[in-house]
Amino acid sequence: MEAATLKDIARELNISVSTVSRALRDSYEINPETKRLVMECATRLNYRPNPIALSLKGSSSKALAVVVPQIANYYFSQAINGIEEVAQQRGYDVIIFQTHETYEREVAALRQALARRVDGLLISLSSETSTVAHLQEFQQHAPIVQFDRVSSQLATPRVVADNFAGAYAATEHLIKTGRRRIAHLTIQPWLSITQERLAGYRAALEQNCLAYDETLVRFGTFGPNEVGPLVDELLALQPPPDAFFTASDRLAVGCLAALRQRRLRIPADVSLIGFTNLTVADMLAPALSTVEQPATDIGREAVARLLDIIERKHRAAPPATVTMPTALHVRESTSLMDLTP
Amino acid sequence: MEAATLKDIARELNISVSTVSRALRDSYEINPETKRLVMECATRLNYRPNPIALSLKGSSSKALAVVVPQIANYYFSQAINGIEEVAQQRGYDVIIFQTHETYEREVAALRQALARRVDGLLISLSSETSTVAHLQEFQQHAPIVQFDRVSSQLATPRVVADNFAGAYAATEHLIKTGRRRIAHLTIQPWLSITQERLAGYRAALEQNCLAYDETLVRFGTFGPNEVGPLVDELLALQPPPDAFFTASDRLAVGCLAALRQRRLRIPADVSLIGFTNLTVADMLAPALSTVEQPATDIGREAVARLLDIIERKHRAAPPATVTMPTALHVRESTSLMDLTP
DNA sequence: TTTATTTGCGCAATCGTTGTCGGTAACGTT
DNA sequence: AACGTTACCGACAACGATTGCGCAAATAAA
Repeated sequence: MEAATLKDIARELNISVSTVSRALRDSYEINPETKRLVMECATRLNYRPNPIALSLKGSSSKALAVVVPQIANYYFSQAINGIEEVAQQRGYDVIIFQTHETYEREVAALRQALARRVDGLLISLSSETSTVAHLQEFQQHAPIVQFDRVSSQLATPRVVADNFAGAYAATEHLIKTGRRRIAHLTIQPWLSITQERLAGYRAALEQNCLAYDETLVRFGTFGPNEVGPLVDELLALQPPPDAFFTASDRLAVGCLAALRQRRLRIPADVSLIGFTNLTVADMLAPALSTVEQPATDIGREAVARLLDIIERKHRAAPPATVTMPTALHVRESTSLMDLTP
Repeated sequence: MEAATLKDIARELNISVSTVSRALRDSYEINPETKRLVMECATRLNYRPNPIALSLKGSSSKALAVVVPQIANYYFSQAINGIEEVAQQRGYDVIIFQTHETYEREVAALRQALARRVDGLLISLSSETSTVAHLQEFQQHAPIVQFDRVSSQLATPRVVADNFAGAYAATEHLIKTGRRRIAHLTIQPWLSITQERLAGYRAALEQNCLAYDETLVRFGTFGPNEVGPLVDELLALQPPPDAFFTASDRLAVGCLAALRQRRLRIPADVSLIGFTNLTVADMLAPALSTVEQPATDIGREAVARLLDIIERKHRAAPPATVTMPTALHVRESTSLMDLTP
C-alpha cells in the first residue's frame, strides 16, 4: 500500500488535482459538497501530505535541526528530550547533529541543515567555535535559537541557565561551610557559560571579602586522564585549595575520581561541588552537591521560542535572553568543614 | 547568498540543466571539456545537490530514522551517539523519534518516518509493543534493523547485547561470592531482552544446583517511587534475598537508593549488581558492580548493517542476529559475603 | 435581453533533479 | 553521394503539492 497522493484522490473523484488541494485546505472557492467528498475520500485513502514535496515547494519542511556538541552527555540528552517532546507535539521532526566540539563539524552540520531546508535551528555552540559567520549565513535562511553555550555576537533569542546565580550560590555555600581556598575547574574561557560562572564565582568571593586568585582557576577541555594532573597541580599550591567547584558533568566526575584516587577525604580534606545534571548525584560516594540546571526545561523553552518565531513569522525575532533558574543541592560532599585537626 | 542549483550553473555556462546534471554525475556522453567547465563552475558556486529534490525524485533521501523509547537514558544516548557517528561519516542524516514507551507513539513515529521517505529505520521497540504489523508495513518501503529490544516476529537483522551470557555471568558471580537467594528485578516480561536475561539468570542458578524461585523475580515498568515497595516485598520473604540483580539503569539506581534508604548494608547484608551503562558506576556508594553493554558499538554495528542493506540494495536482508559481548565489572557492591555474624 | 458579477473548477507553472527521448553535427563507410 | 555511427547535448516529463490565472456556467443587475 503506497502512500496516497492528491492525484489518487483526484482520479478517484474525477476532478483535478488543484481542486483536491484547495478542498483540503478549505479554500473558499470550492463547493462545500465537493469539499465533503474530497475530505471523505482523503480519510478513506488515509491521505497525508508529502512533506518532501512541500519542502521542495518552498513553504516549510516541518523539520528542525538541533546541533549539540555531544548526545551522550547528561545535560544535552535531557535538553534534547525536552526539545523532541515539544517539537513532536507541534508537528515538527527533529534532525540531530553532533559537532564533537569541533568548529569544522559545526559548519558541516549547518550546511546539512540548510540543505534539508529545516525551518529553524537550535544550537549549543562547540567549544572550538569563536566566530559566528557561519551562523549569520544560516540566519539569512532560517531562524536560530541558541541555548546553553551561546554567543553574544549573534542576534538571536537565547535560553540559558542562570549561570551567574548558580555559580554565586555554589561559591557562597562553600564559603559559608568554612572554605577559603576555592579552586574553580572550568571549561574553555571564551564560552559564555564559562564567563558567567566565573563571574558568579568571583562575585561571591569578593562579596565575602575573599581575594580572587587566578592560580586557583583552571580552564580546559579535560579528557579522561587530564583531570588528575591538574588536581595535583592545584593541590601543590601553598596553601592548597580546600574546595573544588567544577563547571560540568565530566569535570565533576573526573574531579571526584581524581580526589578519591589521591586518598583525599571529601569533605574532610576538601569539599566538592559540581555544575551538573547527574541524576545519580546523591548516590555517589560521597553524595555530590550540585548546581542543577533545568536541562529539559531549557530544551522545551528553546524550541517553544523557535517555533513561535517560525509560525508567527517574526523574522526579526527579539534577541531576548531567557534565563532559567538553577537549583543548589547541598549534599555530603560539601558538609561543614571539620575544624578538629 | 542562496544555494546554487543546476539551473544557476546552466545559466552561467549557457548550457542546459540536463547537461549540467550529467556532467556532475560524470556521464560518458558529456565532453570532458564541458565536464571540466561544469565542475569548475560548480565548485565556484559552491553547488550542493538538493536532498529534498532528490528525495522527491524517488531515489534516496539520505536520511535514517532512529526510533527509541527515550533519549535521556544512558544506554540509548550512547547508542544514538554511535549511530550518528557512523551515519554522518557515510553521508546520512539521522532523524530521531522517541516513543516514550508507548505503542501509539511508535506507530506515529513510523508514519512520520515513512512520510519523510527515510532510507532505513533503526528501532528499539517500546515496552508496550507486542504486535509488529506496523513494522511489517514499514518494511515494504524501507529496510529495518532492530537493536536492543527486538522482536523475533519481524524478519530483520538484529543487533543485541549478549543478554544471556551477561545475566549468566552476573548470577554466577553472585553465587560464587556466597549468595544463595538472588532476587531479579527486571522489566516487562514479553521483551526479548527480559527473557534472555531471565534465561541466563535461571541457567546460572540451575548450573549451580540452586532452585529457580519465581517469587524472587519481579517484572514491571518501575517509576521513581515504585522500586521501594517492591524491595520491601522482597525483603519480607522468608528467607529474604541476599542479593539483587537488576536489569536496567533505572532499576539499578532505584534499587540502590531503596536499599540505602532502608539502611541495608551493601554488600554486607545484600549485594547488588546491575545491567547498566552508567559511566559513574564505580563512583557510586558503594561502587556498583555491573554488566556493561557496548551501547555505542551496538549503535555503530546496527547502523552499519542498515547502510549495507541500503547501499548494496540487499532488500532481502539476511535476518541475522549479531550478538555483542557484554563485560562483567566486579566492584564493591558484590564483594564476598561477610560470614561473620 | 444584454451585461456584470459571482461561483466553481481546471490548466499550467513552480520547486530541483533525473531519466527518456530525440536531435544535430562530424566523422567514417560503402 | 548516400548512409550509418558516434559523440554530444537539449527538450520534456515526472516526483507531489501549491497557486495565479483564466474560463465556463450560473446568477444578478442593468
